[in-house]
Amino acid sequence: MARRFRGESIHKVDGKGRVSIPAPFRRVLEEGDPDWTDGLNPNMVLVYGGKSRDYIEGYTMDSMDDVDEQISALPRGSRRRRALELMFSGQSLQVVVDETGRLVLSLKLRDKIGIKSEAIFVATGDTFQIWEPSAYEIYVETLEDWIDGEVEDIDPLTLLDDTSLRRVER
Amino acid sequence: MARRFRGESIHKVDGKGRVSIPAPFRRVLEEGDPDWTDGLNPNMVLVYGGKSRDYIEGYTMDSMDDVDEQISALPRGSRRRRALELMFSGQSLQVVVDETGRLVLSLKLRDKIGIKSEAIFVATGDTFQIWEPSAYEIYVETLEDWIDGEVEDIDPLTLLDDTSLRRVER
DNA sequence: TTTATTTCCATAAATTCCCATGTAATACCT
DNA sequence: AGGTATTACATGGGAATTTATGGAAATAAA
Repeated sequence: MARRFRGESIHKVDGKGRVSIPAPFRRVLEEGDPDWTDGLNPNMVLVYGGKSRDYIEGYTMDSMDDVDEQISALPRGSRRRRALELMFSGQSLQVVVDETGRLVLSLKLRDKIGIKSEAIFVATGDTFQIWEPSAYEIYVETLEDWIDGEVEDIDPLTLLDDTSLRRVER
Repeated sequence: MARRFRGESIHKVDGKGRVSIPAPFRRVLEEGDPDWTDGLNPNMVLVYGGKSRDYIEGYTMDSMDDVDEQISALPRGSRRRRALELMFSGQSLQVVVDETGRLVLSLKLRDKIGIKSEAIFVATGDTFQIWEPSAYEIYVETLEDWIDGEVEDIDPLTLLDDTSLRRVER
């Protein structure tokens, strides 16, 4: 299994939209870019599609290749395939991490998710998400409330086990 | 079954957040890291999530891989999966044990569980926990009280058997 | 020729690396 | 068995690097 993104951290976004990528994430991006070699800056892909999604998703080149492959396995012209193409080809862009470990979020992108002066980077395994911090907080609270409601035990790890749920969700 | 963590011990935390990992724990971390070979320093994962959890949990690479695998088996985007991703990807970080057997707890982590100048490492089988010593003491007392109240026998080993409980909990 | 986008340079704070020391644990020797 | 050498541990200090962030100059685009 490839190295995974882990952790979350808040970073300043300046007037030009520049924002530092958390250093540990950069290591993962480097490993996940087949063209990357020491000294170079890794490529990556930002996906900003999904009308109601309030975050931008970051992919390594490798994991984006996986997604692309899965999409091309779908029947050409099918609705599903078209929808996915819109999202992952149309509403995405390949960027290069800059010399100082930052990437630039254009005004358009910042507006889409409501980012003003700060952004929070959150790992989700083989991708990461970029949120406006207070929007993320609300999202986390919602999730935590759900956990409190569903899980009998103290430890969320029991979520891995069906028997710990008050009622089985899926 | 892989080698398990055993025992508990207290260690100093210096101004930079450096703290020695109990030597026996290091052996387990080494065995649990597929990339580790003699002479190298093992990787491991710290999980610090869970709003009300007052400890940090340490995982070997192997046991964290297990968890990750179970999570990726859940439906993408499901609440359960999101909750678990939040906890195990978002609120965790991969670290490397340093040359002298220490790891670094950032200020953020220390604050979360209230660690100042000391930390206690407690084995819990295939993971271990890091607590602020006095918080841990309180926790232990609570648990011991529970045992006194719930269990008829003197020997906690009877907890392995449901019939030993005054009322069945689960 | 005004606005937006890159490049390049600068710096404070945080993090990592390297080296040092006291002490405990273990091995070795006679 | 007693004493000594050797290794492993826990912990500390300071130097060297890396990060995160800002500003100005150089380019490109509208």
